[in-house]
Amino acid sequence: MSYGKPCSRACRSTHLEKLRARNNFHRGFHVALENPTVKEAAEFVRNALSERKALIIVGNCWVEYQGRASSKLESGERIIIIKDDGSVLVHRPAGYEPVNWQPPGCLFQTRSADNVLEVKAVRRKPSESVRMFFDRIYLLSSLSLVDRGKFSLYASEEDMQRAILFEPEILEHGFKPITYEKKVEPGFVDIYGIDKDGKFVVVEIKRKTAGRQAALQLAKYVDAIKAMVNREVRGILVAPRLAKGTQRLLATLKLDFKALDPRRCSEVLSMPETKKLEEFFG
Amino acid sequence: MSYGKPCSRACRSTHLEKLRARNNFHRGFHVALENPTVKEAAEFVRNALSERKALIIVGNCWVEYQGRASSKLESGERIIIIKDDGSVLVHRPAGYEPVNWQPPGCLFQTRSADNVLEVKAVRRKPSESVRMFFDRIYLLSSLSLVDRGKFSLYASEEDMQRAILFEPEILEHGFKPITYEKKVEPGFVDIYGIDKDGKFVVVEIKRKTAGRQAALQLAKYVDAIKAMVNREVRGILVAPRLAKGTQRLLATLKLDFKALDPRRCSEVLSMPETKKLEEFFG
DNA sequence: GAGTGGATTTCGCAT
DNA sequence: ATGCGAAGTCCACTC
Repeated sequence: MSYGKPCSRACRSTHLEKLRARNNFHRGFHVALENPTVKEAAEFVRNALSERKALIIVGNCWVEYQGRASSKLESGERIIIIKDDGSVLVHRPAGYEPVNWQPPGCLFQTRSADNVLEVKAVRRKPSESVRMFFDRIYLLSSLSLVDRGKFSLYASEEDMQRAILFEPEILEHGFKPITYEKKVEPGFVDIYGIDKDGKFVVVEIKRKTAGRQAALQLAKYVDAIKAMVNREVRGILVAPRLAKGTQRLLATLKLDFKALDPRRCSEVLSMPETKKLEEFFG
Repeated sequence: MSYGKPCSRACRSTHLEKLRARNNFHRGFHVALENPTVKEAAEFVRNALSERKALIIVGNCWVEYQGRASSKLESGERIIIIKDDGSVLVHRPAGYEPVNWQPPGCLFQTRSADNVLEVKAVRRKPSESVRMFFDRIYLLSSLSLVDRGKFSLYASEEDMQRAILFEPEILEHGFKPITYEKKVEPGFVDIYGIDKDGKFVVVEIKRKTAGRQAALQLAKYVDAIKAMVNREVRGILVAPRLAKGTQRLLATLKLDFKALDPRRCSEVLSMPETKKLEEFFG
C-alpha cells in the first residue's frame, strides 16, 4: 500500500489508477495512502483538492496563520482535515478545539519544494490565510463522503419556548401567552403573557442553569414592560435550575422562578398536536 | 491491506502483528486499516482505545447525544476523531464545527452486535454521553502522535496593552502610563496615564475593529475617572481600525482614536527588552 | 469548585 | 452586508 521510492512523473497517474483499482471501496471514492514521499503527497493532495474531495492528512507539520490575528505553530505531528466545502481543521493530538482552522469557503494552493509540501488555504471577508508545511506524511486519505442524515437537537432554548407556548400549563396554572420574541428596549422578551389573576407576565427562558445575568436581564425586561403598560408586571425565570446565589438575587428583584427540565419540553413537543402550534405561531 | 473475511479471535492479534510489521511507520506507531469488517473494526478500535492511541474512523454511522441537551444524528458518512486525551469529534463532510463532540476526559466503551459497532464516550461533570453506531467502516487509523511544537498567537488585546506599556510612544508622543487594568465603576480601564500636557488619559484597547460598544465603554470609563479626579480626562480608543459610523460617535463623545496594527505590537513585544517589562509590570 | 470574560469564536437571524 | 444574541459553546483565569 505504501510506495517505497518516489516515482517519475510519468508513472504517477498509473500508480493512482492501480491504487484505486486495488481497493474495493464502498460506493464512494475513498482512497488512502500511507507514508508517501513528499512528492507523492503533493500529487495526491493536488488531485484531491482539484476534485473537490475531502482530505485527511496526518503528518509532521508547522503552520502559520495570518488574518484577524496572526499565529505560528511550530513543528509537530497533527491531523489535518480539509473538507470539500473549503473548511480546514488542524488538530493537535490533544484538545477539543483545532489549533488552527479556516471556516468554509477557502481556496487552496499547494506547492512542494525541498521535500516540504505546502498547502495554503485562503479566504476573503475576512481576509485570512492558513499555511501548512509538511515534511513527513504518515497518512493521506481522499474521501467522497455522502451525508444526508438529519440532525436534531432537542430541548434547545427555542424548543423550551415553543413547549411553553403550546402547553402554557407547564409554566404555571392559568398562564396565557400573548406574544413571544417581543421587542422591548434592551432586547427580546422570550414570552409575554397574562397570569391567572390577569397580571402581565414576562418569561425569560434558559435551557441550562440560570445565573446572575439571566436574572438581571429579566429584571430589565420587567422594568421596560412596566414603563410601557404602566401596570404591575411579574417576571418568571424558567430554567432547569438556578446557579448558586441566584435565588437570593431573584428574591431581591422580586422575580419568580420555575424549574423546567428541557427533556420535559422535548416530550411536550414530541406530541402530535404540536403541529397545531406551528400553524398558530409559525 | 484490507481483510477479506473476518477471522477467529485466536488469529486476530497475529493479524495486527503482521500489519504492524508490514508497515514501516516513522517513529510513532501509526497503523491504518481500510474497509475492515465490523468485527475487525471493533477489535482495532478496542485495541487503540485501550492503548490510549489517537483514532480516526471514517465510515457510515448514526450518533446519539444525551447530556446538557440531547441530539440525534441520522445515518451518514462522517469522519470521527478520538484523541488520546479522551476527546471526541464527529465531523460531517461540511462545516467547520463538529456536529457532535465530547470534550477531553471521556471514558470509552465499545460493543459490536448485528454487524454494528457501537463506540460510547462518557464523561462526568457535566454528565453526558455520545454514542456512535457504525455499520460500514472505510478507514481506520490508530496513531501515536508526538507534538511538542509551541503555539504562539500574536497581537491579542493583552499583547497590545503590554506593547503600549512598554513603548508608550507608539500610542502618542509624550504619553506616560500610570497604571493598567485599573478598577473603576463600570469595569477595568485598560491603561490609565498622563499625556504630554499633563492631562489624564484613559486608554481602551480593542485588538480588532472597534465599534459602538467600545466607544461607549470608553466614555463610561472617562466619566468615572472624571468624577474621581475632578479634572478633565481624555479618552483614547486604540484599535487596528474603526467600524463604520464609530468615528462620528467618537467625535460626539469627544474621544480620540489611535489606529494601531496588532502586528506592530507583536514586533514591539518581540524585542528583547520586553523582558524588562515583565519585571516591572509582571 | 464555581463564577466571569474572551474568542482568529462560529452560527443564525433580523434589520 | 451588518449587527446582535446564543451556544451541548470551549477555555483560561480568578475567587
